[in-house]
Parts: sequence; C-alpha cells; structure tokens
Amino acid sequence: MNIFQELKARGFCYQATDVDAIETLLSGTGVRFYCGFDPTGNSLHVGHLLPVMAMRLLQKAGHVPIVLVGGATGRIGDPSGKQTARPIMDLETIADNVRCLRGQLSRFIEVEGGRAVFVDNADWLCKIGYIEMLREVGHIFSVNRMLSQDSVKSRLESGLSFLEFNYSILQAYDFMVLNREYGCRLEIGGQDQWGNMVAGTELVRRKSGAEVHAMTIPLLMDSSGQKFGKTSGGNNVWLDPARTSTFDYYQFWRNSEDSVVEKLMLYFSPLAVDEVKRLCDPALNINRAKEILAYEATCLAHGEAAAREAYAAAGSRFGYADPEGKVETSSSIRLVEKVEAELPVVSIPRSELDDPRGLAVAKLLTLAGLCKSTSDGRRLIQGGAVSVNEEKVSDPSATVAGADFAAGLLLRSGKKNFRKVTLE
RNA sequence: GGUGGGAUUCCCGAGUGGCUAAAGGGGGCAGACUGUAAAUCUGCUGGCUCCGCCUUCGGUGGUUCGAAUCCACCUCCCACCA
Repeated sequence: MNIFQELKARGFCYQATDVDAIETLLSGTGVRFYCGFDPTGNSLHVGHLLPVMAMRLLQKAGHVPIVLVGGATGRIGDPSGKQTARPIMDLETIADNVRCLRGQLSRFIEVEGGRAVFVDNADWLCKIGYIEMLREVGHIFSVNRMLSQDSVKSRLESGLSFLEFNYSILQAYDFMVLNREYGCRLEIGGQDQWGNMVAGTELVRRKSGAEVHAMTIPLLMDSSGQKFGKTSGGNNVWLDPARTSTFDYYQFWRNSEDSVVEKLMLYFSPLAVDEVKRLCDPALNINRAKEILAYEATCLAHGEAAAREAYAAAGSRFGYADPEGKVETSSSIRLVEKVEAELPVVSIPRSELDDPRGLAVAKLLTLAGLCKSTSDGRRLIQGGAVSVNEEKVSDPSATVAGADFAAGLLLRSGKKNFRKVTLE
C-alpha cells in the first residue's frame, strides 16, 4: 500500500485537483507539501487535528511538511464556512497565538533535521505593497469567477466585506511563494478550503507554469451533524492541557460512540489499517478498542506518560475493558496495576473561603469548570448530579468549608466528571 | 431608486399591551436503564448572596400604571418592481 492509498483507506481524501497525478507525485519521496492554520486562538482543538494527522502520515512516508501558521491571513479572517465575519484581533494576540500553535503542532510533526519547515505568511504578505500585489497577481483573478465560489456565494446574502473577500487571494499567494521558495507541490486542507486551494494551484500555474496540486480532507461531523470535537456544553476539546485536562482529553475519545470508533482510530491513531479493522470488529471487544483509541490519541497530543496516567485514572475509576489482556495489539498501552487515580486537579484561591457563610457548592462547581454559572450549578445539585467527597449534595445552597479540602476535595458532577479541588 | 416583509433567549421558530424569563422543536446537561456506547423514558436548560431580586426579544428615543408586543428615527437582511 503506497502512501496515497493509505490516505485513502484512512478516509483522508475528499476532493483533489488530479487524483492520479497526486498519487504519482506521492509515490516518490521528499515531496514538499503544505497546510495552513490561522492563529484564531492560542490552542488547537480536536477539530483541527485531521489535517495534522494527514501531515504526519505524509511525513512518515518521507515527504516534507511545510507547516504554515497564518500570522498575516489571521489578521483578515477566512470567510469560508463562516456565517458572519470574525472579530478582528489585535496584533499582539495574533503573534502570541502563532507561537502557541507552533508549539502544539511540533508535537505532531517532527521538525529535526529539516524534516519539516515552519513558516509564517506574515514574513512575506506583510512586506508586499498593495499596488505591487495588485500588479503582480491581481490580473489573474477573475471577480466573476470568485463570485461563483460556494464559500463566497453563501455569504453574498448575509454580507461579505471586501476584507474577507480578499482572503482566498492571500491564500493563493502563499502557495505561490511556497512553491517558489520551497518547491512546494501540494496543498492539503479542510474541505471548506477547496475554493481557496484551487485558486492557489491556478495562480501558481499561471505565474510560473509549475504544476501543483491540492487535496481536501473531509469535514468531520458527529452523529447529530454537529462539527466534531465539541463536548459537554458545546465546549471544544482543546489540545492545551490547561484548557482541557489530559484526563478529559482521554475521556473524550473513550466516550466515542460504537459506530465511529473505527473511523476515529483510522484518523487519529498511528496503528496500521488492518490492525484497526481487526480491533474494531464488533465481535472482538469494542470497549478495548475505545481504550486503545483514547490512549493513542492522548499519546500523540500529550505524550506517553500522560496517556498512561489518564488511562490508569479512567480505568481505576470505571474499570478496564480487557483486564486479562486478551486482545492483541501493537499499541504501547499496558495494563496498569492499581494506582491512585490522578484526576484532573483545579486549584482555587483560598480567599474564596473568606465569606462567613461558606463557599457554596454551586459556586465551587463553576470555579472548577464543571458548569458555566452558579445558577447552573444549583440546577445540577437539584437534579441530584453532584457529590462532594463522594457524598451526594441535595441542597442547592449547601456550602463547603476549609476542612472539606483536607485531602483535596473531590468534586463530582454526573457519573463521569471529576475534579480534585485544592486551595492555593 | 420605489414598494412590501423581516430582525426573538445556543440554533430553528411561536408570541402583536399585563397571565412572558418568553410556546414548540433541535442541540446541550443531568437522572433511570446499560457497556464510561447507542436507543428509550424523565427532569433541567438567562443571571444573582435564589422561596426574592436583576438583566434579556437588532439600536436609540417616545406613548402607557405597565411594552418583545404601540409610535418615531436609525442599522442590517429578504422579496418584488425599476
């Protein structure tokens, strides 16, 4: 199985400018390809991960990823797939986001020894003058053509500013620069990027005559048609452990529905295609498959030690799916002997206890990030979902005192959401 | 440029003077059942120092004891006509 066939088998291929040409290109080695990420936040979430996984696979096959973080395009905002314009961010925020995203991406993509290149399009886009830009590439873009793009058309009704309208030109320009400076031959990206990517291949062809390609990756949806990667209360599952603890990250994968485990494992684990198919056979042990999925996904994002810890914490809490180790796997997942489960820890300022009436449990839930407001917390308590140190709380006005934190307070909302709360 | 229609809580969408924190559905959360799954049933789903108070129905003013609902102006969308 060559790399292109593997990408296909794993479900990474959605649209491509020329399937055969791309397969031929990739059957060689050392092909430089690129994928861009806009610094709209200081962390990626699992929704961003699909193209990252595709880059990983390509890199493992001997190709060279050019990871572009859009310090310049982030100042514009891509309208593709968006209902309304995004707020314009200030420059420091963007610069900070660029740094954070690079750090996260370098966990997935190996950088050493020239095996990957990290670039920021601010390095060229911010230097070019408007007139210069118009003269260089403006004549190649047809407004008529741009207007017929789906991503533009859908925004014509709700309103599309000139600023955003320019986005695809900038993205196309990136491809041209990367082709010229780095010999980049292929761009990959989410399916909503198709229009922008095709604009790039055309620009390159017309400016330099080089033949370059684009391939999109499908957009992941969950069973209810929502964008994949949201959880409890529609929150994103972040890669940044400060925003989503490794335990919760592991749990996100562990709680996948049966019907999508195989798909997710093909996308997000490094295990070979046949092994994934074997593990996900419903006759085998679907819960073991989920553990392996969760473990492998956590390994990639947070490293093996953190993954093992999360696996142990969840396993000792909820039980292991395959305690006798009957399921064979090449995964490095190993049964962990009884350990104290390390649940996600949150610390709150000691001053929260200053109020003579005590600290309301409902408030504590909010501070610990288990619900969005005190009112919400009160409702959870009324619904019988909350316990403190394994004792159910039934009074919505209940409070805790300093003594309850003696050994770290164990706060629970529902069956699966735990926080160990400490004072600082 | 002209005429008509619209903007409602996370989303869709009711509501046309007090009984409206605002129907219904979706989504989400929680409870029961389970396999930390799905399906199903039940409850909750603006905020707060919570049996009371405060803030919401595009924006700003006004009428009224009282407005998401009436009036004026503004902004943005949609439709038809030119």
